[in-house]
Amino acid sequence: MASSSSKNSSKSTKTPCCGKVGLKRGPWTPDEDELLANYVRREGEGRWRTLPKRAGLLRCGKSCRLRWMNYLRPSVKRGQIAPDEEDLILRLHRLLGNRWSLIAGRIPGRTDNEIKNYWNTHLSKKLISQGIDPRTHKPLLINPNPNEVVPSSSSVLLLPPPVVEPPASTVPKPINPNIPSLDNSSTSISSHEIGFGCNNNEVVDNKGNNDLQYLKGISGAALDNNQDHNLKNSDGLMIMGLQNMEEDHDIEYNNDDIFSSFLNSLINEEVFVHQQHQQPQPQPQQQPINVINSLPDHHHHQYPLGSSAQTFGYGVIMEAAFSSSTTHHAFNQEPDC
DNA sequence: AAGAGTTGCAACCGCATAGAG
DNA sequence: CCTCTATGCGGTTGCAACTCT
Repeated sequence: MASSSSKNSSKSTKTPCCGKVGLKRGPWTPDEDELLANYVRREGEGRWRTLPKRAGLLRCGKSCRLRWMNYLRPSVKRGQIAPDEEDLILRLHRLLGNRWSLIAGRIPGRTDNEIKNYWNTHLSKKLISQGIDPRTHKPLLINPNPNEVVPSSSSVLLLPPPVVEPPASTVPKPINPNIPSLDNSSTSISSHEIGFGCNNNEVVDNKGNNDLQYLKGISGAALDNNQDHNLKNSDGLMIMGLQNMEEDHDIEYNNDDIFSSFLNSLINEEVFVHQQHQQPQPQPQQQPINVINSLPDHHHHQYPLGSSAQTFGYGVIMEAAFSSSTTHHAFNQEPDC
């Protein structure tokens, strides 16, 4: 930990937030909180840039927004992270990596900042103490001889392998020029090229891309282009009959709904597998708990959950398909490709 | 008791992206 | 298209509280 003197020196070299001098920084006072909360309740969120002036605050808009989002919003839940929330964070992180906002969007009342802090201060250490690499969710390999090539440990993993996190600079955003447009050109990737690797829950296309945002972009583009809306697993089996969507009424569902359903199915799958592991003698009629679909969507910028898989037919198809394919691999514990 | 070291979390920063003009 | 502005995100820092020596 850096000494306070070094902190102060580093602080002094930073430019003030928003480049404006004379604005207050640091911890918020109760008076400031009240001013901000009252104003946002009265006028609503948004226009953060001009909000401080209108609300009579000597803060930059960014700071106001952050304070509201992370602390003052009525929906923000304070207090200890519950064990089930912790479990959900762990599973979401394994699927999504450091997409704190995405993770927070699935945990009602928790903010991305809170989850990020909880991860960095608790969960990552917890995983390390269990011999698990918090970044990859794979067992930590202690190699006494760094020159020796360590063989892949995937075959002995108790946990499904994580979604490998590409470097931050290469992670495509939901709308990204790097995402193939899925037009009819031969160079673009088509939706039927998306497969699901034989590793449980690992989302990969046939070109080796396994980023969820990327997949979301692909699936969305596929929908936009009325193409072959079928996804195949790695064995070439059709596992998702998205063409039904075309025949469904009123295709106003946005791609986020599809992604949400997809993500939910992955999480539910994990819950299901987890339950099966905890209960060696499976209960009849046991169903995966739909942890996510019941959650309110308090992050409007996240992928909304309003259209649950139960509501929309193709969501059910997705969930069923994913469950059948991935559960098979999960139980067999053998990434056989 | 006191100083040093550590922890946890609020807050900040820089950058990327969307959308308006 | 291009530029500008607003917003959102993830990484990082600052510092109070706590623990250790």
